[in-house]
Amino acid sequence: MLINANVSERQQASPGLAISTVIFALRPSTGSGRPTLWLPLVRRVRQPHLNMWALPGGPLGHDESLSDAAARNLAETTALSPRYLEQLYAFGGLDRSPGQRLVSIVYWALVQPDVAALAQESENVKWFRADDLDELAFDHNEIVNYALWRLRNKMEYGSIAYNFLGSTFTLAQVREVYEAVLNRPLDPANFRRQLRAAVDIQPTDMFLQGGRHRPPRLYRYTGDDPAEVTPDRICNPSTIESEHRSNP
Amino acid sequence: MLINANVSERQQASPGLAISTVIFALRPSTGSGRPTLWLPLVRRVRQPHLNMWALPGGPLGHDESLSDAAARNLAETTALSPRYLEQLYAFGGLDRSPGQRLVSIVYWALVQPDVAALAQESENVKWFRADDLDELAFDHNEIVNYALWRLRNKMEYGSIAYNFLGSTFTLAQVREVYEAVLNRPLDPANFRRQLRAAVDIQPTDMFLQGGRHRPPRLYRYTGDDPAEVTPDRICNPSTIESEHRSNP
DNA sequence: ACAAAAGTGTTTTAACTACACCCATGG
DNA sequence: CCATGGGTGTAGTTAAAACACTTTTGT
Repeated sequence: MLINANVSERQQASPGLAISTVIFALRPSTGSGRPTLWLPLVRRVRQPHLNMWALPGGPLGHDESLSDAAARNLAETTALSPRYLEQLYAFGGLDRSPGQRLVSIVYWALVQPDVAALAQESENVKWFRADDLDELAFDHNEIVNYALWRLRNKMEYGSIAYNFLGSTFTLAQVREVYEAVLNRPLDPANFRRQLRAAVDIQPTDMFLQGGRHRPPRLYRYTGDDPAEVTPDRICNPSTIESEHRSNP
Repeated sequence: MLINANVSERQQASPGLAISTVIFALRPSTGSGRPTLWLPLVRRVRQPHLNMWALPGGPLGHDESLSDAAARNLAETTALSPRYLEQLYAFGGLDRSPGQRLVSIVYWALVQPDVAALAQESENVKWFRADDLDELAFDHNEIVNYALWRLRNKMEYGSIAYNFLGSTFTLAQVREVYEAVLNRPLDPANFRRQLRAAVDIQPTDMFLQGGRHRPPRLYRYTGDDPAEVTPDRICNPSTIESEHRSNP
């Protein structure tokens, strides 16, 4: 047992602390070729839950911020850097981890995987479809479900879809992102109008060539690209967008 | 220094962990008598930030969940139990606390103060108006600002206003809550219609007597009273309400 | 009777839905 | 020329805002 003498406010007596990250990316589904939601998991190489799949994560370094640790999770498992990163929730139930008490601060990230990143797969790192996951280690199923809910919720009012895409994109590609995440078809005509009504997207004078039909115009996202979302960003002057909907 | 030998995944090397709680209540303002937003703060009785006002908080007990600790913060400083309790954010910046690295998981609560609770004030516990706070200890100004933003944001789509009120209330009282929190007047006619359109509120056959004018009908909140809001509550079947708006 | 809040009705505006229709390109 | 997705127009529906109006009480 640890004995902490003379420690002010005895915070050192607290349970262990870890940072985990739910990483979302869009990949063409093996069947239809349409984009679908995927996330990378890592295989447990020790007890508890040896050999089960789990979210990338680990202890918080003394010299890194919470989001730094999350970005490190991401870099270590996928060699990608986050296009979007936001804190999800702190999970601290008593029975999350057999044996030891553990509090996990979980982030969620959107990335745009390139070929190199996908080749990163190995025996202990693998991408899964976000929709039908097997049983994961710890309470990670619950965590992923909540992250999925947040992603879908945020997709409905925020401008995060662009983080799945490159610097230029067609409106149909944006719609594909929405349809993949929300799992429902959207009216192309109305969707286009809603996007164009949004301020932070601008047409370029380029068109996507090589398609089978009329070449669609390419657009560019002009809002600032917030890689990381923090409370001060949320309630401060510049970002005039009015947050999330749907807690009970 | 601590020496941790043979500790799996070395989470014990992590920074200290504390739970703090932003507690909101409505009190009649000293001037106009209209309700305004208040919150209780505690005076620091040790370094750092000795004598400055701070959010109620403390270390997480080994045998309590995160929300248990938050409810304990609340009980210890105000002797009240939460009508509404939700996790706000985990703050973990490197320089939050001079000297030692500290991660704070912050909750926010709504309570309905009774006379006994307000008498609870002492040399080291005091209620302040949420709008004009002096400089607080640590990063607690930033935390309160974010909590305020969340409260206001959630007030605009969710059904949390009732947690400031008793079991029966007039529609005008609900409007006063909204006006106090959002700091802007609302049209009584339209506000009434919006409330009555909401499912979770039902008229009683009672009227509030003793007013200076026509006695208004009393209503009752019939939605379930979720004292605590957790991720599984949010994304699960029963609660069909569609979350928050406005992250960047 | 009058003041003031409780409560109702009506008009206008904005936003979204559904869907018909035209346009441009590869085959 | 035709199939197909890109892109535009338009009518119907719904929700909210603005505000005039009636009702009911205490004084």
